[in-house]
Amino acid sequence: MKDVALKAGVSVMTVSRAIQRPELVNQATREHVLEVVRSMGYVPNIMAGALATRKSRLVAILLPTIANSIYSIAVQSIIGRLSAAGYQSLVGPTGYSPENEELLLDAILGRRPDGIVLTGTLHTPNIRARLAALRIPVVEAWDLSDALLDTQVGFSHEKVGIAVADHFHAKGYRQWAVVGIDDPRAMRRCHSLIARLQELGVSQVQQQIFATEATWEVGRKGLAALLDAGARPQVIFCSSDTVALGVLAEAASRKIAVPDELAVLGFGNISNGQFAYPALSTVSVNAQEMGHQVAEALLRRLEGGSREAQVDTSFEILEREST
Amino acid sequence: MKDVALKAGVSVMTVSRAIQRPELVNQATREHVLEVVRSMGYVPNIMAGALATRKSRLVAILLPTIANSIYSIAVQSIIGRLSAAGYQSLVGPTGYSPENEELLLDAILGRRPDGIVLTGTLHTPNIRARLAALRIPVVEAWDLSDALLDTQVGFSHEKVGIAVADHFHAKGYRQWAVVGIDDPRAMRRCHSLIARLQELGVSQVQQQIFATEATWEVGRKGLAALLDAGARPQVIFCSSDTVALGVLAEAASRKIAVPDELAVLGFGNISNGQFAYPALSTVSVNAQEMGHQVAEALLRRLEGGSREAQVDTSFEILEREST
DNA sequence: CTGTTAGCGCATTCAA
DNA sequence: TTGAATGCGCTAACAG
Repeated sequence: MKDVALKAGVSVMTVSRAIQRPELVNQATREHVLEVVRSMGYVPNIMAGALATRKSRLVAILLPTIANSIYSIAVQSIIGRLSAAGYQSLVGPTGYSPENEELLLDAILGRRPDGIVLTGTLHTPNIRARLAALRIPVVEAWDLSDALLDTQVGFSHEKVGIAVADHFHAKGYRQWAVVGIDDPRAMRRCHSLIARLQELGVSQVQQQIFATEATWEVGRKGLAALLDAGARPQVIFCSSDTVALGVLAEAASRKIAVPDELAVLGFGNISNGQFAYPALSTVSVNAQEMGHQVAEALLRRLEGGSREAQVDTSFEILEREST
Repeated sequence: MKDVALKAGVSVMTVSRAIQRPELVNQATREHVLEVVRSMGYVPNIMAGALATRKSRLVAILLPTIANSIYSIAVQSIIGRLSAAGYQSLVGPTGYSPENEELLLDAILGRRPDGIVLTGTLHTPNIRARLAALRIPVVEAWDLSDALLDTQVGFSHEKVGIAVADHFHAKGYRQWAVVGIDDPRAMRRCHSLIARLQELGVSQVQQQIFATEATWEVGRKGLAALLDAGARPQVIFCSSDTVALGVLAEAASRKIAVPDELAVLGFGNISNGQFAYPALSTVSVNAQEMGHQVAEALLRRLEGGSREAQVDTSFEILEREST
């Protein structure tokens, strides 16, 4: 910057202003300075600026993984919106582990982000304490709960379980099974489903829960294990569409007709209300729209808006009817 | 930090050392200082440190979009590896637009990243010049070319086109079509395919290229357009698996048997050598492994290693045979 | 409208 | 092994 100032024959302060607050600089001076900036290929050091202004224009996004469309689509949407507003995004995948989230958060806090997006509402006491003390805008996404840190954008996973139970029970399904991984939010959907079914008089729900990543294999193994154990489910609620695809594959290889003999219900369907896969029913969440809401909520907070408590985003059951 | 120093009864320099280079500090002092750090919940300001050391421990990753598993899986892998090595990742989605890439790069360069990951090898002259002048480690991923900026990790999209042409031509397919979006790398695969087919005596290849995002709809519309125009392809090469799924759906709705009447070939198959979808053939790329290679190459450069030119990662044609 | 002074929070480089 | 002075590159606040 000093070099630019020298070459332009002005002080560094004028260069700084020409770049950051051009309206404060005489037009002729400004044009000249900016021309020099361009010719020298000068790019201001944001970190130095951040140090001086105590605003980093950086946002941290912590989420389990981006190798899963349900998250990556939301993140894409969040980053895009924030980027347009002049914020850059630091992405930290926690791998569903609270300890990891804690370590990552510590590392990221070192960059003094202006705002933070977290996934879910279950955080270690350490994290909650730190965040509360920092008085930094935080948006918790993908979930709603009573213990809100700041702002939450998402939906109730309990409601999903209940809605699924009600919908398919009303259609006459009585033999249920659940297949998936032990993701905390998936488990909440599952437990809520089971509780509701019990109220409806269905007491037996077979479960196949794996402590691995959500891959196709989980679905294959899950259905195989169920059938080999003698279960004959009419409907299977999976923890994600990925898992559901595995169930479909296993069903196909065993010549089980879907959805006629077996209804397979996934979760996610990021394609927003369209069936992305033949034969598969799903609980559809509009990840892109949710990402948008997250970004908007965060931006309002960043611009000094007050806390907004909760934003309830919607979900929808898309059922593949028997043919 | 001053507060910590005060409370611990030492100078700020000792606090700094206790944290960054503990081996330089007397054990008793160190333990005491670190205890105070912990008790106060102090997190060092990385930006200030970066300003002083001129090392940001920040890596920028520019890629078209993360809302596409072929990228998100690679990025997940890159971030994970870099994170373990103490680097944080700034993610910038360019939306396939070179101008956007240029703007984003400028913004990101302001944070003085220690390294950069770019997607593809086609960059504006501006970008090439800037990067060359900065002498900052750059890894170009997902592609190989002759004009290398620094290090490249990827595979030749021309080779993909040739391999596909050879493989399916040898199986007897003569009626070809291509459906997809105008992503530059997809177009290279496509053109290479067509050129090779011409060498093999196939002169007519129907094309349906859309200038939109790679959605399911592209595939549906693409196949519909082909058929409505009277084309009767035996094999369709799609720009991605997502598009291929759309082709499958349209084929299903028209009662066209896949792969018996029509072979559908996608691109991506991130599940690493397994068929993720029934009836779909695909060119399988191991995105996770590629991400790993990208991270390793970048880390070697960050640690002072010399340029390594190119790392050729593999791809594989997975064919769904007729039943 | 422009320049000067001071300091953001840390680490390098000496000296003790 | 520890501390003091200095500067990293920028901007807030004030003076001119």
